[in-house]
Amino acid sequence: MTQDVVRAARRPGRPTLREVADAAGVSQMTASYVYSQPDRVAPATAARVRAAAAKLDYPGPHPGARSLRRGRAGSLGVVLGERLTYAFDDPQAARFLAGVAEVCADEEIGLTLVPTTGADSDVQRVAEAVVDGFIVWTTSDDDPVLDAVAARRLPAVVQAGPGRPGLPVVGIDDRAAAAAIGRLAFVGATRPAVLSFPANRDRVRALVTGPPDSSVTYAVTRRRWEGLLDAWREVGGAPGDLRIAVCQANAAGLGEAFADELFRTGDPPDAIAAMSDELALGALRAAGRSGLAVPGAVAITGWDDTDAAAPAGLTTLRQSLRDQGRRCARIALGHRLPDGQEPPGWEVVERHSTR
Amino acid sequence: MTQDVVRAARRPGRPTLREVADAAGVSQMTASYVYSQPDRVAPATAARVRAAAAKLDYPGPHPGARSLRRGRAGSLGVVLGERLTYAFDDPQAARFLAGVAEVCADEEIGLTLVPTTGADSDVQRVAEAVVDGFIVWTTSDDDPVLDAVAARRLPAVVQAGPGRPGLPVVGIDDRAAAAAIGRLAFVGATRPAVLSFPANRDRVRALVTGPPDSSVTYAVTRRRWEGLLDAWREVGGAPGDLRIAVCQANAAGLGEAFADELFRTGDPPDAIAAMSDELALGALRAAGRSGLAVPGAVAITGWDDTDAAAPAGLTTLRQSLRDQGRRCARIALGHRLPDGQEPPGWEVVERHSTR
DNA sequence: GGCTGCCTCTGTATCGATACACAGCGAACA
DNA sequence: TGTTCGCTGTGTATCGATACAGAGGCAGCC
Repeated sequence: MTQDVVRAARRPGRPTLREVADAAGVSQMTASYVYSQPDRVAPATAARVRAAAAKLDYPGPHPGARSLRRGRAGSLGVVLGERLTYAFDDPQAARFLAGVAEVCADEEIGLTLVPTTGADSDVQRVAEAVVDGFIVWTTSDDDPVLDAVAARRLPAVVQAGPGRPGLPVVGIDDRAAAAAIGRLAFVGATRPAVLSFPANRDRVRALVTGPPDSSVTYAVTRRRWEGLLDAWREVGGAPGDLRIAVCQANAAGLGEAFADELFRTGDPPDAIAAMSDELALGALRAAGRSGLAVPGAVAITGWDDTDAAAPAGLTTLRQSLRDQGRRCARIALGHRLPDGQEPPGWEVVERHSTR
Repeated sequence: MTQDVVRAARRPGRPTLREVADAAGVSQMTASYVYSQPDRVAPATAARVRAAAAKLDYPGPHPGARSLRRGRAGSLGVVLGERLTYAFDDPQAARFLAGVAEVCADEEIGLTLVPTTGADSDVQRVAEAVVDGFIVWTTSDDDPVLDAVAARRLPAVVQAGPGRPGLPVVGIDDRAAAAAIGRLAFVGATRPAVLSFPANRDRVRALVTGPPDSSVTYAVTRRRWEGLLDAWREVGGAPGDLRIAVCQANAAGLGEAFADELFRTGDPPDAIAAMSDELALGALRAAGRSGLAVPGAVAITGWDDTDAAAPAGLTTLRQSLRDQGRRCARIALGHRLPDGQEPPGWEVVERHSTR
């Protein structure tokens, strides 16, 4: 009794199940069952417990304690390479997350976004996240967060790479897909260019040529770059003639600005393959402003076939990031995927922005 | 591979701190300090513990257990009225979340999105979320999730309402703001219309007139609706003449379709006040397609002053959802806001889409 | 009457860590 | 030389719940 008083005094904040049980005159287990397995308790008893809980203003079983005892956190962790705020600025990430969220809603579990800032503390936060599994959104080869995820020994999956032993990867064959769309973009061109995602976590804007060097650590960027170069070679071009405009982020405005700059040089591109529809739409706007006909003066291709691509008549590479999000979620929840499931698909969608 | 992952999830054999301590020949507390307060342990001892941990493949202190004992979850809960997937489709929600994420990253804590589907189980998930506080993104007055959040007795805040005793609200005075932007939209008009957010959680498309009735349970929708009606009355209009086109969601495509429809009636609007820039941009496109000059034939206003508003010359109402996200996060983390902080601000930005 | 089986309810042992108070010990200090 | 202090390491209690096994009571059945 005195004990109880002391306990209550020590924690003015929140009544516990034990106090509810005492107040209702039942054992703690009975009170627990009222919440977790109501059918197991006689209705009259349950009512008494609920009344006691109401009187004490008991907010229900402590989720943390429950999760510890049950051995599952009830949440899926999503790690977004670099700053978390990018997740909401980047439409591709948003589409992917929507797919993840769909599965989480179905499974009635939460979705924990692990904030990353690019600093060392990211590793710490991955280590401390209360989750049952991890999904890593496409990041760089050297991202220490990948090792931190692997160290947790939870089910985990990486979207679009990079790989790590024990970490499955979900994604399309970006190099092959890039080669396919690149052929459409570059055929008949003499001054082709690429609007590229950032090369690495430094996100430096740059205009370069040639194959990706070791500083290109984003797996997706590297593979698409290689695939587009493959395409350019296939149509008979010299690698050194393909300009790669590396943007700081995936945003229409950045693509527009870089395309503008290219169009104003003495050597304006007559073909632009963009790594996303956003960048491509920026390029379309820039072309419009420069009075360049598309595809007459310049061919432009995108990537993803987002909602905005069809109205714009954009030739693009269709993949479903939402579907990939769903797949990743299932894997990270430890579900076995249906046997023999096809890998995520892609297809070239030809519209009116290419010759 | 998948099989292995599943086994790892069940973790029959995850080593514990106790086993690490035994293997290193130290007490459990010493091992614990190696992780939580490394300075408290002699370097040689710490090295021995770390070696033992490495040998046992110990993934670090169990986050759930740590959080239970420490009394903090290390994560902030965000509840989005209705389906979680909307969060990533709705640009306004995304901007708000970016602000929340910013604070979370600074504070080194996680961001748990609580999936909601509109079903009863939502309440359950709110009750079980392992979080230190809640942010509720604008929802309907009758949303049971609000009560579930209040019942958790954690720091909590609602963006833009509706209010509940004990739940602070962060947001602007939507009615006053709507009246201000409405005046610009409606002055000189005779056939005004509003492109509105959904009225309630049923999200039914509708075309109505008059003040919001009790079925309009989204607080933001209701207040902007009232404010726009205020404006229409102020410029001398009869309430029955203001058509309210209620869209199913906040998306440019939906606004465009509804505006198209209105323009094709025998009575096309000569002024459209939209509740978001997205809807307004849709209306601009529809006007362009119908060959209606803006603002000559039809005046159009938006809301939020998003990045797309300025290039489109859209007159709009500027507010910073990102800033509001930051404020909400601080409140939900239990921080006291600076004394005498101004409420979130707004201002009318006049461009070229109004007369 | 004796046995079986179901329905309720209870006691005990954890889940995996950290807070706290204290013990041992050599160094610094007066 | 005695005392104080800081550095390390340890034992115990606890965070708040649930799993599991089992105990009574009572009805149904032979």
